[in-house]
Amino acid sequence: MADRQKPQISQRKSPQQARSNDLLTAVLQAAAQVLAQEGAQRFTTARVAERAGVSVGSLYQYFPNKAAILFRLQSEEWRQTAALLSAILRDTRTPPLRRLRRLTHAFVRSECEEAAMRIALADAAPLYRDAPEADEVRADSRAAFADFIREALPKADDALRATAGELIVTTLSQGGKAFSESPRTAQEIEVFAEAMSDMFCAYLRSLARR
Amino acid sequence: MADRQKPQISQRKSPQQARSNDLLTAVLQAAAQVLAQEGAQRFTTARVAERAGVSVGSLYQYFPNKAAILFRLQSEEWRQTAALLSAILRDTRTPPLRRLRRLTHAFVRSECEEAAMRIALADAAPLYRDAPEADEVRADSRAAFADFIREALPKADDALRATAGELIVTTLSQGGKAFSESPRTAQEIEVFAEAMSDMFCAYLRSLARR
Amino acid sequence: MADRQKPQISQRKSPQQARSNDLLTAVLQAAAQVLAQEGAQRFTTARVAERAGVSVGSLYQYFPNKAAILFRLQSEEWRQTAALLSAILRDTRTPPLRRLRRLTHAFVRSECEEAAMRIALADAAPLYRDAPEADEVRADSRAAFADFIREALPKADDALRATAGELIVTTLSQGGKAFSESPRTAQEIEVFAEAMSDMFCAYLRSLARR
Amino acid sequence: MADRQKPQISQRKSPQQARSNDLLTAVLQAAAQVLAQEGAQRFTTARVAERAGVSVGSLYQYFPNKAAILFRLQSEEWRQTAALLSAILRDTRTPPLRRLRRLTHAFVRSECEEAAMRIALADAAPLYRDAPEADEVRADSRAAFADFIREALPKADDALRATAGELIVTTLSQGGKAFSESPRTAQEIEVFAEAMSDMFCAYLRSLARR
DNA sequence: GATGAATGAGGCTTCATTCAT
DNA sequence: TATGAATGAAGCCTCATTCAT
Repeated sequence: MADRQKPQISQRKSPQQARSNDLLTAVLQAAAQVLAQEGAQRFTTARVAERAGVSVGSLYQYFPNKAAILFRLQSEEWRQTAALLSAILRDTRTPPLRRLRRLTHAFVRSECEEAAMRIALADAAPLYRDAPEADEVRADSRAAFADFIREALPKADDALRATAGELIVTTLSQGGKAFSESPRTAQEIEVFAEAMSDMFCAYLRSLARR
Repeated sequence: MADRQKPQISQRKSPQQARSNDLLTAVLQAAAQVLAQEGAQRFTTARVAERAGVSVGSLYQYFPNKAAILFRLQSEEWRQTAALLSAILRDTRTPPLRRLRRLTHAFVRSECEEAAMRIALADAAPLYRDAPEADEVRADSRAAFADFIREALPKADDALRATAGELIVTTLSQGGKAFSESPRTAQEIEVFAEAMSDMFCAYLRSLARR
Repeated sequence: MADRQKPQISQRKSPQQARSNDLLTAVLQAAAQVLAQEGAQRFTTARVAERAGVSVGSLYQYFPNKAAILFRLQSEEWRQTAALLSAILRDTRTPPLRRLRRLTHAFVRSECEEAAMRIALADAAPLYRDAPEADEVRADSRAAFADFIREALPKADDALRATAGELIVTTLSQGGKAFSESPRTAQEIEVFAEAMSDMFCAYLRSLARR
Repeated sequence: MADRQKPQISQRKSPQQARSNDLLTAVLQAAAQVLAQEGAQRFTTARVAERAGVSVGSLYQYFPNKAAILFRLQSEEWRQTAALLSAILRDTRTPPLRRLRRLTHAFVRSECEEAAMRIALADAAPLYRDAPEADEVRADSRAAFADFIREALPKADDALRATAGELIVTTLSQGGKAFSESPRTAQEIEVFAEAMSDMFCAYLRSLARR
């Protein structure tokens, strides 16, 4: 592997004033649009600044470099998804497998929204991927999912739980992403999510039976 | 969505002489090395040519553009994987679920080999992705897998088979890729592949029971 | 005929500040010099930028591509020539044929000035020729000449006027250009322009006599 | 003006064998086609060789460089045109002005044939223009035209004849070329040629009257 | 703070010409 | 003599980032 230097990627300043916050929002919205409409190749600071109605200089006052914008966009996605999933997972009134089913449907549906932007964001991943801050964002989801697995597999040992958890999370996120790369009808989405749910449930039941 | 133009990607000439063949091999090897060692960002025609000990001009005698080199590399991977998987899937002496288990292990192991290059190749996907030739390469694998599913789910209808097939293929390929993005020990690989196999088998058994 | 694509040729931004204006002027001057001294073949963006004491990047902030620089240079020439000719043609106090004589002399003389640059500009014509903006620049001259022909041939019908006008304009511009391709003394210029004037006057008189 | 080195442009060997001659013809035909169909920009030795069904190496055995091919093509055009014009000019049974009229029509018509190739050839002129051999080709036409002018203006002095001759030749060749750059109907061609003839005749008559 | 002009390294690709086979 | 693979200089253009105003 090459010695690619991990980019400094955290924000340069926290938006303390309303105005800064507006600017930051404007930039992020513009970035999302540029990404969705022009693709990762044509995602340039100049284009983002222009679309945001801001100068390049200003842009660099809130983000240390281009990668940081992308990373921030990705974090935002993660945060939204995490919130969505946490809410479902922590709804302990619903039986676990039922929750997993809901989760899967919700996630696949969510991936299929704004697919263009998400695909482009994935294409740009090499630019921001190695940011150490990435893990923090995912920590919350991981915890929620770990809780869920413990509930779904009460008798399994930790190693099995960890493996099953990693497998399901990976399958869900990667499978969902890959699925959403082609344009899909609402029905296709439901069919696919239902099948994935079936697979997860069959798997968890088989583990519970051990 | 941006209107990215599909690159012309087929080869410029087929190597008719031993010398040409050597050169082509040298270029592809160099390309793989550059990709693995420098990453997709730094994969440039100049670097590939230099590493291959060849002039840029020569490089362009065998490939119409940079994307074509990447596409060729990717095709090579697909071909190898396809051969591996076909061999396993078509071994009808082994029971279907046993074969699926073998397949999964073989695939995950294979993904973890040359991971650096494969990751970089995935990063570069935006450059060659839209090549129409891509489908041809995958056609064989698809057929083999369709046969397999028919055998594993003899009573299911075509729609169910199609859905299950898509789901398993997606899970396998995307999950395998994501898993191989971190460096893994042999044992981790076996554990993950075994879990994935369990999931697939549980799923197929549940479908057969319907 | 080949399907050469028409270049995008309009300017990228209009100079809003004095500094920008200076830069634009510097680039255009440099371009004219490079063209005159090095010829169309060696007219490269790098050379223009260097001669202008500017980076290539700056050059591309004012022109979308190389063709646009050439087109701009050509437009400048046209504008100057058009102004010169309009002034002469619209001087209705002078009798038409006398004006045509003046016009011819002025044009031939003007072509012989900066001949090197003009020749090189003509050589580079394939690069900018198909710009749709070109017609606009010439519209004014055409109108002025049409007025003149109407005055010189009051009894002729429109078809004849159109033909005579096209012929004279073509002869003047193409003949002038070809003549100026060799270095000429002031006397040679006068002799040639006088001969051409004689030809035009003889022609118009013969038409008026019909 | 820059010190562009005049290219060595004469042929490398005279085709002494039938085979060589065939090859030379094939190359020239191919060159004409490439020029007409692809334009001057895309006129490359590789393309010419391919179209001629010949290797680049062979091509360089008959022409010292690319410019030589173009020059040869241009010479061929000149030779044909010269033959056409000489035949008309030397037909002393026809009165001079009648001949000039014929000449003009013949020339304009001829320019409008193969216009695509001629335009491209003109575009490529910077590449071969400075060949010293060019004058030789035109010498014959000049002589024929000088004879003609002497006949048409028997009483004029040499200076006037020279000037009138240069003017008419320039007007005819440059005007014809410019006219043929747009696609023209047969009728447009006749109208333009007739107008040009009228102009020449009016001019020569006015000179004779002096 | 904000601006946006300026930078220039670096990317991709072409093509005239040579020369080993 | 014919071939055509190989060369590599040179061209055009982009874009992340800086910094004077």
